[in-house]
Amino acid sequence: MSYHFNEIEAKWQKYWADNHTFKAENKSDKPKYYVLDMFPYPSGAGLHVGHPLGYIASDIYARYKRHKGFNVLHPQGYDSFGLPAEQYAIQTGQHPAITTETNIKTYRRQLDQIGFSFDWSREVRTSNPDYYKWTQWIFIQLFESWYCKNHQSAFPISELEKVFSSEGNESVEAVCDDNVNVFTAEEWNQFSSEKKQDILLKYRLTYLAETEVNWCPALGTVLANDEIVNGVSERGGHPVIRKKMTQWSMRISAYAERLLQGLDTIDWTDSLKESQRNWIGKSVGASVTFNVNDHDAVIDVFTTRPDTIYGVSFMTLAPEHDLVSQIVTDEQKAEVEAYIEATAKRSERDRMADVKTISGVFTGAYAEHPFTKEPIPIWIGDYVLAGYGTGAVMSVPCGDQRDYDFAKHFNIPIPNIFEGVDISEEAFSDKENTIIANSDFLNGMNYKKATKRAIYELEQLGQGEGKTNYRLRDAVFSRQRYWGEPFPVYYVNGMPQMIDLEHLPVRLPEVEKYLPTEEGEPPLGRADVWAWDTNTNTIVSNNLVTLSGVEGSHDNGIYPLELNTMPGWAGSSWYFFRYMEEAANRGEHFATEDALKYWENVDLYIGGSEHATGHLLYSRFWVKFMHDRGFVGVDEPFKKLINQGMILGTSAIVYRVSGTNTYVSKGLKEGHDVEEIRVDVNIVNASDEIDIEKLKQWQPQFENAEFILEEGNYIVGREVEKMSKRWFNVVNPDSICEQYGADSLRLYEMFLGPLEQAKPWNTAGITGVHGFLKKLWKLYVDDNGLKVNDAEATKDNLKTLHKTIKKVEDDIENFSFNTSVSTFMIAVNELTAQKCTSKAILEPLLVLISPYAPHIAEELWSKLGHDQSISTAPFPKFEEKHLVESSKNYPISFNGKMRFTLELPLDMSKDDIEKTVMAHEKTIAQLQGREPKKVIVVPGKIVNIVG
RNA sequence: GCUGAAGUGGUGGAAUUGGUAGACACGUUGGACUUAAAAUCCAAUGUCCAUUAGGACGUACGGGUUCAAGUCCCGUCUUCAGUACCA
Repeated sequence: MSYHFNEIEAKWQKYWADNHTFKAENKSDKPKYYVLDMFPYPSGAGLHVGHPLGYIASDIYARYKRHKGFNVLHPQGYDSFGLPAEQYAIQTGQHPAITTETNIKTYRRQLDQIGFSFDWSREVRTSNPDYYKWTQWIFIQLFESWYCKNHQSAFPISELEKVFSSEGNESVEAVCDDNVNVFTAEEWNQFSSEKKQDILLKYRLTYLAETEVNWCPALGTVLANDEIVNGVSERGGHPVIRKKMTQWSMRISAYAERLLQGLDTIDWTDSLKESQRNWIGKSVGASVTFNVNDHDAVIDVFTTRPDTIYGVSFMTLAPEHDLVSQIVTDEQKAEVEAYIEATAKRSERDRMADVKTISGVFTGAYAEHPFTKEPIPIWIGDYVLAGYGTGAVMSVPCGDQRDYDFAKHFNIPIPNIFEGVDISEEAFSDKENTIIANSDFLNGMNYKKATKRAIYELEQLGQGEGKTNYRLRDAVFSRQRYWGEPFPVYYVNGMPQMIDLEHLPVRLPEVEKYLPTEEGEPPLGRADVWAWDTNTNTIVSNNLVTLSGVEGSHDNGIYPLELNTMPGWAGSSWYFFRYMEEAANRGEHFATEDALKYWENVDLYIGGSEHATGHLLYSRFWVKFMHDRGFVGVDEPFKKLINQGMILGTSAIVYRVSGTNTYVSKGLKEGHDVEEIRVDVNIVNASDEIDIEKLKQWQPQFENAEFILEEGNYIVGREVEKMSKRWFNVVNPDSICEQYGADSLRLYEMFLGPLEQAKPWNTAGITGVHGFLKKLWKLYVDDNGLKVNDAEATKDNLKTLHKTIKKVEDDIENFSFNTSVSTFMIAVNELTAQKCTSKAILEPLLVLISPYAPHIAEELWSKLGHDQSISTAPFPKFEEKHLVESSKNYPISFNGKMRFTLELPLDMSKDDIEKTVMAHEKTIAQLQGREPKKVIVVPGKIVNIVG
């Protein structure tokens, strides 16, 4: 009986599905454990071998935890809204829902054939109306909430209204827009309801705001910064303009400090936490207000170095700063305008890339130093960014290198305010070893003291205060796309109104085309049936909307719906809660309280590091918000997080002799002028030899090509790069499963190397793990059937088993899956050599292997006479006693270099070891009569002879 | 520039608290079985010197600490990832 993996794997996959083997229970006596993968976007290309890496790792862990007696939740679903389906729809007219459905089918088939222990009964799809109903609901909750700085928590907006009507807004410490005016309770109560709504919008956690976007009229869409190259669109090269659009924003900045603090409570890698810290970008300092001479204007700046206030010799504004046009003098006007125009032409990216060039223009205006009252020239320069802080800086050339370079370049004085420091060559930015000088009341102080004092003095003047600044901006939440969640929002006189929960979901309308309208409205602008009837609470035809406010028209209660859709991260910011509820109970809640209480949050989350500052930050934000409002009990979504490394492709390259249709093999290409052409890796074997017949069929350009071979073969060149269709280096798991089986694929992906490390895919080694599975099979079964019997386990058998138990358990706990595969190989090699047939050994061994290679484990388990799945068999218990040795093979080293080994009893005393070793003939030979200076004996470890 | 991770045979990688560097595989070479191939099995395989015995060198590079360093410390270089004129 040989190892027919295809039959075995199909059999057990069917068994698991039929018996709901991996269905998690919401009520259990076992402790819970929640293992989650980042759910995939179902793209048309299907899975490649890189995708399953993280899934295999989490599956091993989930299966291990089941063996360890946990009630494990290990679900899977699809992040099924997204751009590729929409773009495909634009090209073909095919509805994205249909493409998505087809793609999901492919994904499911591919996932199933790898034998994952997912509980599919809890599947989630973000594009499913039953799901996005609750995404819409969370959006409404954000709209109905404000953030109180005093309590560091979100509260219902209705409570804020109560405060406004009883005491106005002066005492309210809220995170809100900057332009909120102070009003009293009386004033509030007399405001029109429109005015009240307008004010409340400035406090809501999601709000409408004018945002600058990159608008490409030719493509009719908004582009992200990285879709623009040299001021034109990457795709098509069309001009891009900055355009203000009214968009929904999320007040994530309210949570900046908690998002930062929360990082200390979770078990993530340092690099990931560091990424989030950088993204949040906290800096502590002060805001300082400078009066502008001869103008009724002030310049606010943020500085981390208020202690250097006496070193200010000029100010710099971003060219886009609002004040520039107001304060520029007539003499400087032409120059300033030319400069602004020149910078506007350069894209943000160009400006960032070109750090070396120093440019700027004097505005002709002066500000007044808050203490010395001296005039300070005001410059504009593009090294100051409009988007950070206030878009203006107080320039201290002696303490900041950029200010220093700017001052040198334009011959602006560089006053030195540091004691005993030479600033003739560069700025002195070391704040730890600073003594302030030439600074009046700050003289002689260090950074800490001077900072405190400067802030105090500024406060006395009313020209500044201590301030903490965050880089984290509020997140724009509107997208001009079709294939995303519609907002549950309609507009009455331009004011947004929320649709009640009972009328959700607001379903995506049908449109004829998935492009923006000719007027530049989002695709939903093409929908004919896209208005909200407040009388019936249904979506009705747009024609029924009356133009309210226009004289002669009457308000019939039918209003236009929002045309934008939500961004990709909306649905993925809370999906982990949805899995907690069993599908049957999902109707009334996004998840019931019991389910949320039982599963709490994700114990282990595995996914790619590309989500470090997107999904992982937004999810934390939404969870903190939901926690504040009492919808969930936890404050962080993911307790432990692991990033799997990317699996890279190994592209294959053929060399075409320039200007011909002749291809020269890699080894012979020297001397030829060649072009590198990437070809399909699937027609190249592990020895880099290409199948020329297949190549000719692959693309017509090779059909009549000539090939210059070396030793009868055409050898390709190799290049390791990202797995991508355009490099023809994508390897699909299907063919691996077919050829070697899912268990081989699972073992091999783990065996490739450490989980978190990026590594190139190379099928060469897969025969190794496949051979291992065959050997494992042969340990249990031969031509006559099952070999396993009740023979008593030998000492060696037990030693091998328990060594393996210990190592594998440690490895899984440390996510070191590659080394446990080696451990299995060693165990099987040893047991084969020992001719072990003992059930007492081979049965527990199967449980150890089952998380990694579940199909073969189930098959052999049932052959051993079990009628239940191996998946919940208890994990074997490690017993130290089987590893206790009586002797140790001591390495004997001379001056640290190991020369020979010596078997000695472990209970031998230090002195006896030394005596025995020193008397040994090899020792005498090594020393050649020399007297050792010192002999180090570490019992149980090593002997080192010095001299 | 900054932040983080890493650099070990022909290749992927192992060495968890400083204690026999190269586990386990792949590849290569030789052999067995076979008409042949596949499969399987056995042996060798860091580099260099040496017939052998054995020796020298060796974990990116240069220093250091230690009886002992891939591992700890200082400096340098390289690669990858993220981020960037952050005031």
